[in-house]
Amino acid sequence: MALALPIDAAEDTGALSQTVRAQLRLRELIVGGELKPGVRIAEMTLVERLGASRTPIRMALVRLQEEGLLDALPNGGFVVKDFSEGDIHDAIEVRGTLEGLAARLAAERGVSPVLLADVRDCLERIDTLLAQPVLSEESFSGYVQQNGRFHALLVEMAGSGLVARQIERAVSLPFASPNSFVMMQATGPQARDVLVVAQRQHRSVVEAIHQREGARAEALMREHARIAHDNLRHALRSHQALQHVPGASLIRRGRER
Amino acid sequence: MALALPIDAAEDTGALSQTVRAQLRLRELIVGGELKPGVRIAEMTLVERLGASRTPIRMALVRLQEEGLLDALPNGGFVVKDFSEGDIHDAIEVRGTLEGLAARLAAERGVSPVLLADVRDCLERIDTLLAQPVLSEESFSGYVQQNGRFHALLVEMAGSGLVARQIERAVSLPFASPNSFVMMQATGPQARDVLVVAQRQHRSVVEAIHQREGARAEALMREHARIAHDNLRHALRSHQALQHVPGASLIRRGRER
DNA sequence: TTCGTAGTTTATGTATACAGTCAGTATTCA
DNA sequence: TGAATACTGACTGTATACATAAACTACGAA
Repeated sequence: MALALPIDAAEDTGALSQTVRAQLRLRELIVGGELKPGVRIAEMTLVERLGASRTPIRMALVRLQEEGLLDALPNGGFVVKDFSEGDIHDAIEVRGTLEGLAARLAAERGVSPVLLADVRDCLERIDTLLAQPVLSEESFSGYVQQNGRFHALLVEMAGSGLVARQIERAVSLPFASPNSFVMMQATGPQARDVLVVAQRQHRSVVEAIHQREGARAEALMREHARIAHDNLRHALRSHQALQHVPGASLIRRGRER
Repeated sequence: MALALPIDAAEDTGALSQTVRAQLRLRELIVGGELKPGVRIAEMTLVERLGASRTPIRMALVRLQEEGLLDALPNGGFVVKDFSEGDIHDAIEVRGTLEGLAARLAAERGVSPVLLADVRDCLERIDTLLAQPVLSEESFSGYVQQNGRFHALLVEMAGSGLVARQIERAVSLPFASPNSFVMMQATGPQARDVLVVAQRQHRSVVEAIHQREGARAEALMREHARIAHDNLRHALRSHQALQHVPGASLIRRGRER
């Protein structure tokens, strides 16, 4: 039996290089809201704050800039970006479009039986989790995990490193990831219903891919991503829900644009 | 009187920082084929070759890695990536998909009259260039310029910084850009016909956007990108044509994948 | 009181020094 | 003669020193 070790890489920072450590730590600071949008980030501040020298910190800053979390200032230094509601809307649309492309490619090119079996296993696990009429905290985080697995498998099914890379980039923004607005509604009573609908879409997409129905798979995957739009709107209306969204501090309220 | 100085940034490397200069120079070396795919790039080699110290060169290497031209090796160092025919196919498909998204967003959200006027000016210039039955070298490079302008304007019409950023990334690979396979066929007699077809699609897309026909605009833009597929196939068959494709040395021939 | 200028201070861009590690080669032993 | 181990060399990751440019402040003059 093949045993895959799910190593929790986020915890073990001891073995990593200073650069990677600084990068992870910096992202935490940004997403966690400790570094607020609009204020200039000085390298020297980070040097004492992260305990690394300027070189790896500059490296991390550049990487986070490429990732889209930071903007470079004309005369040196960086600021944390902020994102309007429209920006987040667009980010979700981009993800949906690219995941739609992935689904279409998977359908058109075909998927290996072993991958297909993996996805079906994933779907059945979600079904099992959703079987209960009311979701426990535990089954909810189980959903989040399997949901992430589903989207990862979808990318893999597309069989294109380039598409995978591009999707990775689109998802790197904290609120653009498939799971970003899921945790938010853990408490709501209608939480299960949203997941049931989403799971239905999961099933339909896989079916479409299996039947080699590219256009259908693409359309379904796009629509699937649009669930996040509703969640976004809901989150912006409820301050309490917003607490549970990672990177909520990056969302610019007030005047649009 | 306010005097704007139109500095040609591409030529004047004297005023740029070492980092940017190294980045541009390094990309030239890669796309130009002087640094071949698969061979490890040593920092020290670049230090003497580019005349900058290690720090800005490391910076440039990281940026080009994020750009997708380099792969980081596990134990330090980088290699130039190579791309299979399938990879390039996918890159074109990704660009088409994202440009399709941009066209749809532009149609759905509407475009400012001044932007629309810009695009129409662009279209008319292309029409003028294509009016002659046989294209001169000059009018050909004029087409390349206006074609680039058209695609830039399309992105602008979408009115989304996030979409723009994502498209920018998709296009950063040398053979994924809208103009990459255009220059190639400058010599061919049927070159003009290809451009006429492309221009027809340009017009149709703009019309669809103006009429707020999102789905049509998207489909047209996707199909427009697929012209590059034909060009790619043609280029791979003709060694002579391949000479004119920037970054041709990055294309991996022989066994697929 | 306000504006302008000059000086000082700080932060970034760049260069370089240092240490650790990986690879390659040579030597020795079986 | 072959294999294994040790040594040497080089290159990366990291730290830090230096120079330049920008920003802020203080002082003076209008």
